[in-house]
Amino acid sequence: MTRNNLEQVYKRLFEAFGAQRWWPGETQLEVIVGAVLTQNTAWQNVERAIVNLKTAGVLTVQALHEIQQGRLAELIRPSGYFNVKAKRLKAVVEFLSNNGGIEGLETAPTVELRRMLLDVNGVGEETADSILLYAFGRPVFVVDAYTKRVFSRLGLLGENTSYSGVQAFFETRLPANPTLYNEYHALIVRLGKDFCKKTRPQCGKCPIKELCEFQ
DNA sequence: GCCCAGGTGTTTC
DNA sequence: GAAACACATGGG
Repeated sequence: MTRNNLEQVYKRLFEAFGAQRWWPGETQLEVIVGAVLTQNTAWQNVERAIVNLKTAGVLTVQALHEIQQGRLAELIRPSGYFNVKAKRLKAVVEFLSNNGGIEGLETAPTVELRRMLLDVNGVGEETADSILLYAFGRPVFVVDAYTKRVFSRLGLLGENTSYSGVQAFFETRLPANPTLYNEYHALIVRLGKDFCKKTRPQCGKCPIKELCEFQ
């Protein structure tokens, strides 16, 4: 890992895990809803909530706009923070409705769309970037807890690098390719879930040797 | 029973 | 800015 660290890490991850085919979601709206629901929450719990929304037939902008917030909270209960998230989903859906729906936002420049998303209650940097990359296909690198953990343990990032600092680290060293960013982030999450947990059992099977040798 | 999970907003210094 | 706290379910 001397010349281009990021490409080497990517290569190893891809060889170890293969294509992840993210985001797990069939429509743009499902991706957006999932991005809010997965905030500090295990994806398995998000899936239950999304199943509830589909079963209730409310996974459309129109239906989510019309549904009562309390009723929405009950449907997404399995994803945790359900009152907070119901409010956030309402805010996102209102934003979509006010801007010609998802279709109406396709033509917005990435920087402007990001700023608009950040103005929505409950949409922070990671959620905004997840939506930009996975729902709109924009070349934006998504930073999450795993990204910081993995790359700080590799010694490539400082422990307390800011979100924009981490993002810039990747975006200035990789081509602005949505397909690459998509797969890279998904692979980092895969690594984090399986081998690079917060409390870190020594697995010995980590595809990145430097990580398993860490401490 | 305890820690953790694909964060964000608010309050406080 | 940065730290401390609230928000909550389900798995290990």
